[in-house]
Amino acid sequence: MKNSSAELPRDYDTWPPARNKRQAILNAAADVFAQEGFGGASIDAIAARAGVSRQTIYNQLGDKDNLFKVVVAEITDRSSAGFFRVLDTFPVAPQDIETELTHFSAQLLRKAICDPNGRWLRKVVETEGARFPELFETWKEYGPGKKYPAIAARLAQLAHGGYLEIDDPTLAARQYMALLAADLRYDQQMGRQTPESEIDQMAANATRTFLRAFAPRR
Amino acid sequence: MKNSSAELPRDYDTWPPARNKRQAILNAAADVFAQEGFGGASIDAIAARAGVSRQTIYNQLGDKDNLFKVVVAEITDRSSAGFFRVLDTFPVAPQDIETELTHFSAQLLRKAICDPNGRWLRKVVETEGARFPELFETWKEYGPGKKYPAIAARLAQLAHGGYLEIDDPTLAARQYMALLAADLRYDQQMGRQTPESEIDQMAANATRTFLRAFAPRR
DNA sequence: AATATTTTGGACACAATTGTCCAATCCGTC
DNA sequence: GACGGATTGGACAATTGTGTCCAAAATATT
Repeated sequence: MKNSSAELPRDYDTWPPARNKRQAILNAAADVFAQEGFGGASIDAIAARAGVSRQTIYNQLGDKDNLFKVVVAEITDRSSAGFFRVLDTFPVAPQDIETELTHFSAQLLRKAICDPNGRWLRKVVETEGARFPELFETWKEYGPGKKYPAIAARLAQLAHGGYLEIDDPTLAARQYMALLAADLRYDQQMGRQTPESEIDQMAANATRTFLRAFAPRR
Repeated sequence: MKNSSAELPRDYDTWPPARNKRQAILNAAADVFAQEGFGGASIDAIAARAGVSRQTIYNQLGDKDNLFKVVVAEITDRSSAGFFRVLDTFPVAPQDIETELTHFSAQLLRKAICDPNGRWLRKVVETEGARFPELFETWKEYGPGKKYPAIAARLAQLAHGGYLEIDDPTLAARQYMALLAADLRYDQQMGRQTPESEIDQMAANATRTFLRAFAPRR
């Protein structure tokens, strides 16, 4: 762990050849870290998968710890961006709440929950969270720490507009997310790769139950 | 990987000295595997934690692969046994469905979901499932493959008795489990150790929402 | 107390990995 | 085409881990 600086020797965002290699390295590293864990992932394996020499990795990203940190930061950004892009389409004043919330849920599932970035992060956080505490505190802050309150705020808005009946919006947010992930988690536990075509059905299931629980009693 | 037999040189269930050491090894191995993953866990670390010499591990359990398999089998048995012991208390013909189902949910949370065995398994399955496919196929079979149908059957029974209104019992089972784990998962993602004292509240939250969604419309 | 078995700890060969160094080479830029 | 930084691949020391062997010590059985 001799080389541990996070700085780059040059501006790799505007220097074509390096940027591509760098991206290839980060993608390969993400794959191998996810497959093998931090301890099991070897720099050689990453280099081979990236189609790059081992030395290039050390040149551009320093030692293994730093490489890992950069990968986590990268994936965190991507995943967070995807989530909030979808969140902007939340139906705050819906005409038909069931169909609109179902559509939103499907988008959220597709773009933010079972997308590769989110899956990677959840897996790596669970596996290596203890090894890099400071890294995952910032992840928590920007990940669940922002997502759940954001969902809670939208739900509260719906409740305020009379579309829902919610006592505790943050609890409702946790339950909404849990229902969304219910079928997904089951598939995942059973080792099944959820096919794209079933995501709409999953969103419909979750939304229907959620609305049954939180729709205003007439 | 020279030594890979799963047989034991003697009956260790009735051979006192070995049984204790063996158990100490399995417990230590479970800890280290969970912390470090399969690749990162070293036999030396396991031996040190078990208070046992490295050679004893090889004598009793063979190589690392076999040690891992035995640990997984052991924890799987424990976890499964705990689950079905709680399942026997499911309120099939409740007088007050909300309080009885809440109580059952709390028991399930305590004894089968956030107990150390279950947590260990879920983590290890996610991390090393790809490395030992045959091992985790049998886990799937005896774990989620039996638990979800078992829950679904009880829910169907409640529906048949007029206590609930359920179209698809297996879907309801997935959603019930998801709601149960909602708060737990949030805490876990936020790196928070859920205190024992909040489990009752979590069970109440889940049960209340579940019943709101599936109680008969009067 | 004598015997059988297990446990121990140290030594060993072997393989894999990390991180560094360096000369040869590649490849955009000028 | 010449320049300069980036890339490559091979070699290297140091470390770590696996799995084995073995004689001495501890422990259970009889």
